[in-house]
Amino acid sequence: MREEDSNWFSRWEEELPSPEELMPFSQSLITPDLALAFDIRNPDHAQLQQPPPPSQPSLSEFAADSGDLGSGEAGDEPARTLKRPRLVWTPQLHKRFVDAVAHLGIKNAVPKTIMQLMSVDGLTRENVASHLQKYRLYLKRVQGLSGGSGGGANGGSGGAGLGASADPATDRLFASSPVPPHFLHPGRTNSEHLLPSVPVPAMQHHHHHQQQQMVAAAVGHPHLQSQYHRPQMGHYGPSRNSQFEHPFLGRQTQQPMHRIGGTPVHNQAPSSYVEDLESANGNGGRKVLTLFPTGDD
DNA sequence: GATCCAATAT
DNA sequence: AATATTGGAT
Repeated sequence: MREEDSNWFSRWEEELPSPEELMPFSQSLITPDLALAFDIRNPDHAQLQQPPPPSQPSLSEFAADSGDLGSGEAGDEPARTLKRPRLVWTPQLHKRFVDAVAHLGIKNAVPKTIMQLMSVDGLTRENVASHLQKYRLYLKRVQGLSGGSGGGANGGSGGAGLGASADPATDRLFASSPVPPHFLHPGRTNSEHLLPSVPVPAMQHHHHHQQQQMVAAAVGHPHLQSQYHRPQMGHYGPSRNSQFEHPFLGRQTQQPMHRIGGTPVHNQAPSSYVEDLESANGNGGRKVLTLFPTGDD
């Protein structure tokens, strides 16, 4: 069984989110309104945010922007004293979360660290803490179901493993991403890896507009709007365990910045990015949203 | 004082 | 049900 551990681990490593993969994710989390409000027109963002290709499927459909009930308060109030809209954990965001936890190792996987690794702008420690709490419960449940200690980690893809036990309705979100075995049995720290996190722009929806693409993390509907950013600089100082350190994990806070230097931001075809979101159970073809259209769809 | 975590509230 | 907020413990 140890061997298996190493095995899957290797696999895991290979599947680690590469910068390229992480990139696509970063798009749409921010609404144009917000961007404008903050004067953030980072060239990079500009490109990423408004992909020329008309293929702009109605992300709005699943854009968790759920409701922008038309409150109509088109306000303009400064982003002060505004409440953050509820964060919606999409499969993509969750994936990022799981990856972060996996890389950190159960021991170091605490909200703050996870948040830093995820490097999603706008994500708060509380957001992560809350999600983590639930995720832990999920792991326990799965562990319990595992019962015989047989395989354990199956994900939604296999389609069979634990599907039988719990209700299908069981955390479909969690089922969308594989659960690393060590999660199930503590005791192993894990190696130090770099998760080159590309600065991920934010999330949080703010207002409604016509077709917007916000997918990854969307936000519920706040009565108010707009919100802001908080300066939380990330500093990595694992004072306890030595070894893992990220040279550049600083989340890109607001800073207008101008890095048009010679960085050919070539986001080569983001490709379809459709990863393992499958898990179609016999319920009717549950399809997890397709990631961003990235152009070919 | 910061942050974790479990409980509790919305 | 999912996420946020609170409160006690480290």
